[in-house]
Amino acid sequence: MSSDLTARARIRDAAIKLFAERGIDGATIRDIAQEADVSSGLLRHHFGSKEGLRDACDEYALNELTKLSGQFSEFNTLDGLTPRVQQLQRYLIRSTMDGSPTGAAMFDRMLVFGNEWLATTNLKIADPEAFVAVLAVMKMSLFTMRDLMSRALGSDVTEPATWARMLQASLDLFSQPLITEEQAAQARAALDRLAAGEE
Amino acid sequence: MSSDLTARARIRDAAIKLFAERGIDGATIRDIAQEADVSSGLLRHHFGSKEGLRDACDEYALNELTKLSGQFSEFNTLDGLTPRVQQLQRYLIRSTMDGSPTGAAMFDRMLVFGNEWLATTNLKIADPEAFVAVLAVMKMSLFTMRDLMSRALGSDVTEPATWARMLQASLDLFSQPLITEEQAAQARAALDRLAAGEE
DNA sequence: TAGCGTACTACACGCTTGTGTAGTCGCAAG
DNA sequence: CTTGCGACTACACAAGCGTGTAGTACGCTA
Repeated sequence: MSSDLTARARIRDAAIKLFAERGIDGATIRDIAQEADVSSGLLRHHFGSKEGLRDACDEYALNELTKLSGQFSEFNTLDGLTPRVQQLQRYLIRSTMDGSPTGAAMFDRMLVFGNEWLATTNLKIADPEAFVAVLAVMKMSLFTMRDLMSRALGSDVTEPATWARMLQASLDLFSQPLITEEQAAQARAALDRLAAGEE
Repeated sequence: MSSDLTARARIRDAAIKLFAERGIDGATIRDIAQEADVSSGLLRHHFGSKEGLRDACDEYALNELTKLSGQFSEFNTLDGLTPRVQQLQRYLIRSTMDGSPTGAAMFDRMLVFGNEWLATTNLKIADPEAFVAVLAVMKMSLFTMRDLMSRALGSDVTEPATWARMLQASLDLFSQPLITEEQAAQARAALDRLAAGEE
């Protein structure tokens, strides 16, 4: 399919694919090399080590994402959400969860964007820091839980139609209150008890 | 701390802890044995294999959770959310993401509970299946993204106070609409275009 | 006391992992 | 032609993995 690319680029793409699918530790150098149709030595020749390869993937994914979809992870930029962008996001989030500093930086940026977005609304949030963090984490979960999501929906969420279905549902979720104010107040009270009463 | 337990129980607890922290593949048998202060052979003697240990942990975690907090993962059962329950949930979700059938069964149960809850409300959802799935996944994300969450909030979410802070924020999120109906309609249209127009 | 099963340990095996090393091929410069 | 350099491969190495095996210590029953 993309065998007209440089070997270096093929390795990078294969690594992003397998890292995203199996995690950083789960994808071996030999697997990646085979996926890219090169020897494992060449991988080492180009990227120095597995860590080096991962760093290169992090940087590439972050650059591509910012180039392709601007400040990604916002709902208004849904139109550019091609499978490729999905894969890059999925890789970067996976890398983040496995302790990548680049990924952590991305997360921080998501928090900044979230705060900016919050300022444009007239929502009154008691704890904006926590609010934005929860929101960011929940958005990311749509990528990390891809397998479970596909299972629940009965078809692969990588397909645009299924993906759209999932996003429609998240719109339902964010455009109306799910619990009443009384229920919320009740839960809040229970939480206060929890936070104060227990050691 | 809990060295008065059976060796078998100590191994199980150590496995749940390390599996939750590092993932199934990331936690080695030797690490778990050392954490439980036994030899790695004893682990094999009691559980047969790493897979057997994992199965035992799955079953134990699921039983404990249903025993401790009823149908967990609902907002009204927040009071029983001790650090121990948190850890069990975190383990089970991690095991689920790494392909455990027990975990998948738990996820299915969450979907059933979600549908039942949805029936008690008077929400009109176009695609209940997707809606409930998204909701379930987002709830689970609060456990899977623990590290990022702690990072964003500046203190470990395992602490009850920080955990409560996070849940307060999620109450804010679910008790009011975050986007207006116009914004939602606009996004919906964009999604329809995406689902239909692209191959 | 003898016998036996269970909890438990020490140690070795084979495999896979990331990494290191030596060497081949092709091409551009002198 | 040959020299050099980067792309690329084949192969060996040490370490860590899950697993298998042999053996010890202890408590129960006859």
